[in-house]
Amino acid sequence: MLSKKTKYGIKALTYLAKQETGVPVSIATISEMENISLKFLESILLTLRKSGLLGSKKGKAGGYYLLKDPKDVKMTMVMRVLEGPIAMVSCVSLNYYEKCADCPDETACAVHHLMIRVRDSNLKIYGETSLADLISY
Amino acid sequence: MLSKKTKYGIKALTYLAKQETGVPVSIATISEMENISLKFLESILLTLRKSGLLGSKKGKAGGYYLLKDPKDVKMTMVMRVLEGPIAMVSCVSLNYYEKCADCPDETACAVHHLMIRVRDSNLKIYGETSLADLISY
DNA sequence: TATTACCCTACTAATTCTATAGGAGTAAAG
DNA sequence: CTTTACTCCTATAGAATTAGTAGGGTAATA
Repeated sequence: MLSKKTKYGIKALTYLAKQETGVPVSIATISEMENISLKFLESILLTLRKSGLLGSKKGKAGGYYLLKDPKDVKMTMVMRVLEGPIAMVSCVSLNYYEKCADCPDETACAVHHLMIRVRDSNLKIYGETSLADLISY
Repeated sequence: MLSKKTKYGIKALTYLAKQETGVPVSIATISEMENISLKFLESILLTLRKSGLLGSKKGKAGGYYLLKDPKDVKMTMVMRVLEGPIAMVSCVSLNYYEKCADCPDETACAVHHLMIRVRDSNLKIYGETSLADLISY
């Protein structure tokens, strides 16, 4: 299951992608427009800013804004920041590899092989989908 | 992330798929061979039996066995039983559809569109992979 | 300097995951 | 017919994660 954090994060990002570039939008505005708890959204946007996806402006008329063109924001990046590794088991993770404690031989593990296929297909989708694609509906 | 339950369940199923068909294997044997906590495995196998994937024989020399040919056990079924719906959000689930509370218009929701793609690609993989494929390594 | 809005830490409530406990029931072997 | 070796089933508990809340701090702008 997708976490609410990721779901809300993507909604917020697409909302920002629809705005004029560089114009800050306040947390309160996004919260109202997308029906997201203000405080929860605040922490999500903070995460997105720290990851380099968003910029922010303080004070009156401040808020968050996209740092890149929506075309250049791939869902691979978004998912990794919000949801964590794309792989469903760490033994097939490209960026966060870890050996399974219970598994003596990875190459003989059925789960391993299955999850490599799943990872590759998901990576493909996230890699070829950008924020711009998502707001084109 | 894949739950341990699913991981262990798949390992147990592939272990059974490697045995002579119809010959029961005890929980204890699978537990030792696959390094899975005995009691946890017990509850997993029970789930698999109730779902119709496994049969069991009680008493001495009893145990669990596959009810179908490994070729006919698709991962779609296995994943649904162990991990739950394939869809990452319920608004794109084929079997467990539910409207999102926070989302006024599904067709305009970016998350919805993205998750349909992910669901379809995962369904494809699980649908074309059987237990027989997984033990062929 | 008052206001607006982001920044940050800490905490709590709820849920899910990962088992564990303990016994009841069943079948086969001696 | 009794022992042994299994599955069956319910309940529950500890750990981890998720989801959300509280509250004050800090910077920028008018």
